[in-house]
This record gives sequence, structure tokens and C-alpha cells, in this order.
Amino acid sequence: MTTMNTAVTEYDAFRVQVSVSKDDICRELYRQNKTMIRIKKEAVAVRNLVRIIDSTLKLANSKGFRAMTLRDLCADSGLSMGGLYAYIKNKDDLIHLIQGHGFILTRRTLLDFIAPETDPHKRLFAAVKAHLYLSELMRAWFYFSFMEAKSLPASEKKDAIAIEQEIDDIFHEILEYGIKEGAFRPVESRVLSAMIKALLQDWYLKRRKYRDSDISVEQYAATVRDLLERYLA
Amino acid sequence: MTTMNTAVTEYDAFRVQVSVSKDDICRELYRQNKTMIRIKKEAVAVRNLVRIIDSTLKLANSKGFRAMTLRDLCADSGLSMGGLYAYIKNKDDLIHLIQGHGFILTRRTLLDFIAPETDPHKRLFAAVKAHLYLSELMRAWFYFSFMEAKSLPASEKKDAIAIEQEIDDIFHEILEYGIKEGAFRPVESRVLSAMIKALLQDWYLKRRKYRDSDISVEQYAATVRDLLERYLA
DNA sequence: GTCTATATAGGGATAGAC
DNA sequence: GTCTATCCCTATATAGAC
Repeated sequence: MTTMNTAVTEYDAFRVQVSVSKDDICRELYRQNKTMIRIKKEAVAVRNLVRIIDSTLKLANSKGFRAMTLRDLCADSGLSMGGLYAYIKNKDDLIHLIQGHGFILTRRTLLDFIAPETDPHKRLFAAVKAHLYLSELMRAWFYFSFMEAKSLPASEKKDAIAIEQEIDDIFHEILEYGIKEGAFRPVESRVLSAMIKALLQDWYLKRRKYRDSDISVEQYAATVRDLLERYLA
Repeated sequence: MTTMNTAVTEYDAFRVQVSVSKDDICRELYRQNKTMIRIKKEAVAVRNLVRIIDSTLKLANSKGFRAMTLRDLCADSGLSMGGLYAYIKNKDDLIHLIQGHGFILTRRTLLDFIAPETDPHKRLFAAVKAHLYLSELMRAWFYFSFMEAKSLPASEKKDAIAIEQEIDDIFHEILEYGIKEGAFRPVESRVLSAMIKALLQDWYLKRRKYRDSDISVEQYAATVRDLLERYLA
């Protein structure tokens, strides 16, 4: 490897490693929703899906999904009403389209990143970092999913809750394992894992605040680790 | 005082002390908004305001403010459309009506509860408890304000952000003071106060989860204190 | 002060041209 | 595959009776 002048942060490395590009995700979305989408050419469909999802996230996150009209969406994305309706059969399908990936990707990423770690301390920190870095990378998705969770149709809401629970469980398990191994002192692992999630969530819910205070994702991750290490020591 | 068989928790005592009843708050709201409200008899107005606000919080918190129709609201509150419009001039006034009090009350309560404490440890824990207990007492208000913050008209949004900042500052000040006094080790107090708020917020954002896990507000408060004490030691 | 009935607009959804 | 024009319903808001 050649020497580089620019500082490569751990987050940068993470970004390269997961490499979830908009195009990749929209391509996957297209393939998953071929029955609903009327467009046959993949290249065209993916290009428009990127625009649709970008605009939906932007508008819904700034004024709320319900307050966003499809005319707003068309104006922002450059599509016409007719064009838009080649990709969805109704407005709620936009939620469906967006929702599917965020949480599943989170779960996969968390598991991928803790898998190689056997030491409880390292496992815990790996999970914390994976969650923070991923939500940093896809903060619009995370924010949307959190804010519009109540708008989900019953069936999807159940899925969303289940996946949330799984993420909870990942942290709970790491804590329980660490306690059993004697790496952590015995604590109420249920309460603590809930709190860990609260801290991770704040990173994408209050993104602006942290940006204004010049707090980087690495710094935040380090503080969370520090807080947990001292509590568990 | 006579001895009692039922266990009186600290939270119960808090509730008595702040004694923010729905009626009191709605009476204050009525007086503040006399220009907008067409009803002249205070007793009548307050009774209806209680119903309107109760129903709005209930419906908006379950499906979102925008998704809630005024017909929903009328059905739930028992008022007619005409009746409702004696209290507001448009739907957004409902936000205005509800929003005003929560944060201001929080600030007042926080300051009241930390004022008598001089020891940094006690001050910090008093603020934590005051925030948790108040949000427990008025969780619908807190949840609504958080979720509908983006729907606020620009002028009110500015106020809301300013008050939020003030609450942040209260914690920041306690930490800085404690560090200066040597009661706490030197830490990044900005990051930590942001995290404290994240933990406090989670209590009302994820109320169901904590209820399902049988975690009481006192237990949560104790864990937060423990976490902070160990971090700051 | 409260109700019912009604006006109006705005937004979701579609038909059909190109 | 994409656009424009239009349909139609729903939800806000008001007028006017009681």
C-alpha cells in the first residue's frame, strides 16, 4: 500500500467495507418488487428508483411523510405523476419500498462485524461501531424508519418490531455472554441494552446537533465505549 | 401523618409535589388563548379543552397528527365540527395549543428541583429524576412534542429548539460545575450531556418497551445515575 | 354555545395521448 | 416508458339553524 497524506478514519474504512451504494440498494429493491413495478428495463428503473427514494426521504424527513404530497415528490424527483405510478400502486407503497432494507441491512452488518470477535469487550465495541457507522452512512433511511414506524401497515409493523427486537437481542446477548465469562460485572443487561440502543439512536435522530457541536462519529463511538467500559468494569 | 400500608414511591411524592393536573394546564391554556377561543364561560371552555387535548394526543400519538382527521377528533372527543372550531381557527392551532406547555414546564420543574441541591452529585441526580418523572407524568405531551416538532411553524420551531437547548445547558452546567469543583473527573461535558438527554428521551419514546420489560421509572433513574456516577468517578 | 348541513380545495389515483 | 389532463373523494373549514 502506498503512503497517503489524507487521514483515513476508521469510518472511511467501514464505508468501503460495507459499500452500500444507492444504486446497489435500488437495484435490489427493483428485483424484489418486479411484480409491482411496470418498467421492464432495469437500468431505467434503477435510475428512477434512486430519484424517487432520494426525494421521498428528503421531503418526508423534512415535513413528514403524510404532509408530503405526491406532487411535491414529482416536482423534486423530476418525474411526472404518471411516471411515478409506474413504480408504485399507491402512496403507501413508498413506505414499503423504503422500509424493507434499512433494518435488515443493520442486522446483517451488526452480525458480520461482531462475528470475528470473541473477546466480549471487542464484541460490544464492534457492535456499537457497526451500528453508529451504518446509521451515519444511511441516516436518512434510519430517521425515516423511526419517524414513520407508526404509519406502517399492521403486517409490516410486526416485522419492523421483530427486527428491532433482534437488534436489542444482539446487544443483550453480548452483555450476557460477557457477564458469564466474567469479563463484565453482573448488571441488569436488559436495561443496559435498552440504554445502549437509546444512545445509538440519538446519533441519527439528532444528527444536526452533533454536527453543530463538531462531534465526529468516531468521537461519539469512543465516548459510548468509555461509558460502557467504566460501567461494566 | 398516619402510617400507610401502601408503598409510597419517590415518583408518587413527585407527582403530588408538581401536581400538574389536566384541568390546571387547560385552564392556563384557556387564559393564554382567550383571543382565539370564542367560548366565554371558563368552566365550559376548560372542560372542552381537556377533551380536545386528550383526544388529539391520543389520536396523533397513535397514527400521527397529519393522519388524524378532525372527524376522528370529533368522534373521539364528543364535540361536533362546529363545536371544535370554537376553540381553534384551523387544524394547526391544535399543535400550537398543545406545544406551548410541555417544554416550559420541563424547564421550570428541572430548575425547581435542582435549586436546593448544592452537591454536584445530588444536583445531577435531581435533574435526571425530575426529567424522568415529569416525562412519566406527561408522556403523551412529550411524545407528541418530539414527534411533531417538524410540523411546527417556523416561529414556534425556533422557540422549541431554544428551550431544548436550555435543557441541554442545564445538564451541561451541572457537569461543568461538578468538574470545576473536583466532584467529577474532567470529561467532554458537551458529549455527555447530549447522551444524558438521549437516555432521558428514550424513557418516553419507548414507553411500551420499558413497560413490557417491567422496568419502573425509579429503576431506570437509578441505572442512569449508576452509569453516570461510574463514568464520572 | 353547540349542532347539522354544505361549500371548496387539495391531493391521490387513472385514462389515454404520444 | 413518460407525459398531460382529468376524475373523484376526502378533509378542512364555514354558514346558519336551534
